[in-house]
Amino acid sequence: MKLSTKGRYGLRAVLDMALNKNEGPITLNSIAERQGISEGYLEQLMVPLKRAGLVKSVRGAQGGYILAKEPKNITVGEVIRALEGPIAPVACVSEDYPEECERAEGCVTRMVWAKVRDSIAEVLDSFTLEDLVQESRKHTSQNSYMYYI
Amino acid sequence: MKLSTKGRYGLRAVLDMALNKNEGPITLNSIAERQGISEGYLEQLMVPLKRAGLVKSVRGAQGGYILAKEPKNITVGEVIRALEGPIAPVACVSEDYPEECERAEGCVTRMVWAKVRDSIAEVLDSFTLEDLVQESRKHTSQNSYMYYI
DNA sequence: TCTTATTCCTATTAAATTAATAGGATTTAA
DNA sequence: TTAAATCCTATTAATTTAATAGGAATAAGA
Repeated sequence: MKLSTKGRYGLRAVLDMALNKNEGPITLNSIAERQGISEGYLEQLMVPLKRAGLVKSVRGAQGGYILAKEPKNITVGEVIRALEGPIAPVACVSEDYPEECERAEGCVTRMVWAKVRDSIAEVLDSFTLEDLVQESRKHTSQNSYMYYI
Repeated sequence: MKLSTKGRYGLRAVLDMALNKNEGPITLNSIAERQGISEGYLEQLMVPLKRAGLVKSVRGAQGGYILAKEPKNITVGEVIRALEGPIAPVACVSEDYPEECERAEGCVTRMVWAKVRDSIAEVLDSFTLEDLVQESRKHTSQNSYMYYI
């Protein structure tokens, strides 16, 4: 019942980008340094984030990554789904294509998993990056290099 | 963000026991057959369930397993915690010993994970085995060998 | 007492997933 | 032209999951 580092690191990365969104394209190198995450691994996380339309890349020197939308229009749920796939405590209640098992009809435990799925989704969809930025500003000055995320 | 088969199979196993609780000790062999789960694997699941005080074993011929408490006094949350460990979408908000990371103080994303944890726990703790038995009875006659779990 | 059915216990293993690492190709600002 | 960056593909190490195997201990019943 754990989130993998894809979701955890990826959320920290986009939050880092939200906090630095006035600096132009952010290099993975700088995110990696601030967040203590391997740059190569971050690179892999950017692929699904781009595909989901959450970040955009700028190639070449002085390039990097920027958010494709305003932080207030990106929810934590979108980020997590882009990186971890549809929310699904078990495959048979996946948000997109539930894998019906032969016991599905009248399945009792499935009802529990569906409620778990909905409660997770509700929490994740209730936070935007902007909410997290606001929260972050409470704890650290805007120019601090420490962001506590 | 997936439950492993430990939790899924384990819950089905104890629900099977709740549905058959008037039959005396239930053998793993019979659960394995009804549920389509490897008997050897079920055996491993019984160890933490016993340790958590949810099931009791009866050794020897005619032995098997029985629930250690009434179905109405066993929640899905207890079963899942026994098998999967404390609820914790990420380690730093684990229900028992959260692993503080050096960024914990003022950490913003951690707040999100804590809410996810609480919402999962709330759902799991809101169902008892008795609730699931009741639900199951709606779908199948008491004597049917098919339980749809 | 013997047989059989069962849990108990330990070790091993196959498969899948996670979390990187490596090396070079491509692009673009300066 | 150079340097800084993303892009792309492949490989790998570590961990976890999901079993499988083989036998020891226990107890009911013939």
